[in-house]
Amino acid sequence: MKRSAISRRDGDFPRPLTTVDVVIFSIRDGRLSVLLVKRPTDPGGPFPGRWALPGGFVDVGRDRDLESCAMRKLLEKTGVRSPYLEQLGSWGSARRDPRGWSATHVYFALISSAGVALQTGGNAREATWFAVSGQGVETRLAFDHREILAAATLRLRAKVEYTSLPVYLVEEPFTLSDLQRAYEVVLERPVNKAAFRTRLLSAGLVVSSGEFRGGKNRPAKLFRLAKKRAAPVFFPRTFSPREA
Amino acid sequence: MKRSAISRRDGDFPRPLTTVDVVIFSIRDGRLSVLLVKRPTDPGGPFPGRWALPGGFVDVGRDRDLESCAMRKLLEKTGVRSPYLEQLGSWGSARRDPRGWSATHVYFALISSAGVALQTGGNAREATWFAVSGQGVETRLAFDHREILAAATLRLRAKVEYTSLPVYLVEEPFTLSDLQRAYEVVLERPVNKAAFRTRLLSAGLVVSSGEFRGGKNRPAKLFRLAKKRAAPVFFPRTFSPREA
DNA sequence: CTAGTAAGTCGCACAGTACAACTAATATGC
DNA sequence: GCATATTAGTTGTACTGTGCGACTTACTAG
Repeated sequence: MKRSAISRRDGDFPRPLTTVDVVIFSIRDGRLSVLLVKRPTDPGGPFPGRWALPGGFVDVGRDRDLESCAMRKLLEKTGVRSPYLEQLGSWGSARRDPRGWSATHVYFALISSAGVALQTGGNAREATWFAVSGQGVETRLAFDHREILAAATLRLRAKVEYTSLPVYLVEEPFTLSDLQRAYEVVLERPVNKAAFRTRLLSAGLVVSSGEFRGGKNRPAKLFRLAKKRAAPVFFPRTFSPREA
Repeated sequence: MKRSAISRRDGDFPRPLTTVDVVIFSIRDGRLSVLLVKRPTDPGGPFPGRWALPGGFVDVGRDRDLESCAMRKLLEKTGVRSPYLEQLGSWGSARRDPRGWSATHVYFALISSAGVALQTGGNAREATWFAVSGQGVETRLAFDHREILAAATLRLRAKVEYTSLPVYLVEEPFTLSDLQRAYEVVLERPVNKAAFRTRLLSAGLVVSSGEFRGGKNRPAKLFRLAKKRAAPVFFPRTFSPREA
């Protein structure tokens, strides 16, 4: 009894399963989308054949910390090396995984549509982009991933109201209209053009590259991030259209 | 080889240690304070005698999920049953605990100074309130708790700029001046009285109890939360004093 | 040259806050 | 009783950043 207490204090508790999952957002075909992978179809494991967020067990031999574990999983699935990556939170309970008490550390990533090379051949699991409508996708997901995806979507929308996060969803160089469209795709509502431009330009976040992109109409100025790998900008107010 | 791969897919990875820590904030003697516990002094365990955030291993037999584990630890240390409790994030790496790869899920709680009964006798560890100055306390902490406390303090300050979180730091009933002082204690700067009152009263968050508290000077109206256990209110702007 | 369209600008309205100066209500000292 | 100190609470004006409609600009297609 005494012995067990001492031993427990030293960390000899039954250990929960520890995983990391990544909610990878991007814009595909003008829609906010999330990357999902198909779970193995052999009936041994949990949720065979069901779509799930990419993720898996922490590999204590390879992963220095949780974030590099998330980076590794992102790289394995998409080939992307330096996305915007933010911790979303953790979900842990006795019931979320049929194999036992488990806790997952969830990150969310924003990547532009360019430069993504989905790993689908060989041993890699099938991976596809799903359009996000409302707070989730139309497919049933494994584990509690529906709830996690809803939380990620809410967090993304909330932050897009007052931050520059969508710059990570467009490729450089981009026009202000490109960026505005990214905002509108995530928020699922139109944004006023003049207010949008004032806000972004006065933030000093982007700088004109001096070049223009011509199409059928008036050519548009091209912009880049003023500082590569800079932290996102926080604006002092949310976008909040007047209720008529 | 094949067998090991299958077994690993089923969750047979070496499992990291899984803990939950709670950053418990309150206002003591007019200062933002955090509750710390002293680690056991016997030299077997990590960081003997060092101050640390209250927390410990998830007990897969007792804890339904991470949040109830955090609630349990809060109750064990303070006797408080229904605080404001929010997930802060998770910290996990190979090095943060000398016993091995470990991941901790961190919550932060806000409680009022009343009704706290620190558990200090018997087998319970020594627990004390430490004033928070800047982003931390003046004592050296165990594990990576200094970093975690800094993150919690930053998050708290950031949210106090645009939410009603400090209502959880004062006891009911309270005057608007009480509440304003709580804001000022957390933000470590004065807040304009008129702007503060307009903001809070127009939010409909608090209602007058009809009573007054008299002191040496003009009696002040007493308020209570309009709805018990309501979610915090988000204001459309941050407090942002003009830079002179 | 005209029409169409997307890029980009302008001016004013508006909400919410910043701030200083004001009034109100109590206790205390004389 | 009356001035004084102190805290509670209000008023009026300025200011900032956004909402929004209407405007100008620059290009292509006919």
